[in-house]
Order: sequence, then structure tokens, then C-alpha cells
Amino acid sequence: MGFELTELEALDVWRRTMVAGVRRDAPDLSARQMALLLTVYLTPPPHTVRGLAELLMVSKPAVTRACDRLGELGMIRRKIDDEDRRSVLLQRTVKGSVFLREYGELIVAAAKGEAAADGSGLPGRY
Amino acid sequence: MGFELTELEALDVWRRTMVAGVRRDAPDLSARQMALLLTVYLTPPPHTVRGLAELLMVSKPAVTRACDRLGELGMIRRKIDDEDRRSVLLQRTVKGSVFLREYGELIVAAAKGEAAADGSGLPGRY
DNA sequence: TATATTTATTTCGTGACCGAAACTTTTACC
DNA sequence: GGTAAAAGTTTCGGTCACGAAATAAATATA
Repeated sequence: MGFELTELEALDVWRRTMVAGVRRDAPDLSARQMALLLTVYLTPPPHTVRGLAELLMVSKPAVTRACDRLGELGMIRRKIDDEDRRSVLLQRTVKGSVFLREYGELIVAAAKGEAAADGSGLPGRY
Repeated sequence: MGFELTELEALDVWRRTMVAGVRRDAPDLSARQMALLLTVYLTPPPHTVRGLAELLMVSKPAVTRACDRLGELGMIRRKIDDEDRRSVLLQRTVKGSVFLREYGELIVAAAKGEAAADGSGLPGRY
């Protein structure tokens, strides 16, 4: 039953983070966009459209569109691979770093608030 | 610098969970939908449209739409409040419980895989 | 050099979601 | 009873994202 507790705790941290993320006015990314952004920033390069499509198991146009959006937001940058000019390398930006840094702080704060603050605590039935 | 490490670890758990969530075929909920669902399930009732709109700082129509979608998916149920028939109470369902249970397992698995598995490990620069 | 393959993007038609405003129903107030 | 207020929903116009198919550009292969 230690597992049970851990899952509920994990979900509650997730809840606090998601609620905080929705509340702030920052651009709310879709799950795909967020997964892509995190992968580019926390996983060793190179990152190509093809590779990300395979990793996330989505179509290449979906990756292209996510990159379009993240590019508009300045959180990612495209660079043509000089060794194979068909490929596009997705690269990090300062703005994206700041965004993820803040998001990390959001999660850590949510985890610290665990079992305190809003009085929910025990999730009751179910 | 212990904080730095903690934030990166948190982001990496987030990344693993998001990637796993995108990869599976399960319905991918928007951030608002997920925040709403988690709030209904992990926070003490009653939950009304008005209350959720205030908590999440979004418009009431947005909450209505999220409830429509979650209702279609069978993850939430509407019930008219007998003591004030203007209000709608959002309630949990078995299907929603199963979904969140599985999502919790996803997070826990992502946390357990921390610093192992996919070889990313050190996030390098930034 | 000519053809085939690979990578990424664009196009097309469709569906989901957004905020603001209008609307319905119910309750509160006088 | 009659008017005002409150809770949700619906409508409206616009934006964004989706998958599938078509396309453009670069590389590999014959």
C-alpha cells in the first residue's frame, strides 16, 4: 500500500502544477508541444523532425507544426544540418530555457506544498 | 546548487511522463481538461462550474466545454444540485478513476526510471 | 547522369477550442 | 407577484491543430 500512497502523492503534485500552469497567463502548450520541448532541452542532441516523430509516435507534419508554434514563441530554433541539408536540427534558445526553468520551479513548488496548503490532503473515496 | 539538481530532476520526470502520455493512444486531454479532472478527483467536493472557473482563472464557458469533453469521455458526470438547481455538481466516475490511476502509475514509473534507462541522464549545457 | 529514396514542409478538409456576448433557468429580494 | 441577480449553457466568429496526401529539396543508388 506504500505504492498507493505514492501514486496519489504524485498525482497531487501533478494537479498543483497543472492548476498553477493553467492559472498563469503564460502560453499554454499542448501535450505534444511540451513533450517535444522537454525532449529537445533534456535529451542529448541531435534532434531531428524524423527522430522526434518516431520518439513521440506522431506524424512528421505534427512535429513540424509543433516546431512552428514553438518557433513563433521563440522557444526553439531550426537549423539546417550542414552534413545533410535535408535534415533540420531543433535547437534550444534562451527564451525556452527560461520558460522551462520557471516550469521546473513550478513543479518543485508544487512538490514542496505537498500535504500542506490548500487543505485537500486526503482525497477521500475512490 | 542542490535546488538546481532538483529542478532538473523534476523536469526530467515531467518529460518522461509527457512523452509516455503522448506515445500511448489514450485520449490526450488539454491542460485545462487535465487540471479540471485532477481537481475534481483530488480535491474535496462540491465542485461547481463557477468554483472551477475561479480556481483555474478561466471563463465559465471554458469550464463548460471542458466538462462537455470530459463527459463525452465518460470521465466526469454532471449532477444538478438539489439544494440550488442553478448549480451543476461535477462528480467522479469509475472510468475517470481508472484513467487517473493509470496516469499516476505513469508518473511513478517515470520517477523510478530517473537517472537510468534511456541514457540521457545528464542534460548537458543550459 | 538518371532514378529512387529520404527529409521536411505544405495543402486540404475537418474537428476542437477560444473569448465575448446573448440566452435560459432558477433563486433572491422588494 | 415582479424585478434583479446568479449559475450554466449556447451561439458566434475566429484561431489552432489534426491526419492524409501531395509537394519540394537533398542525397543515395544504379
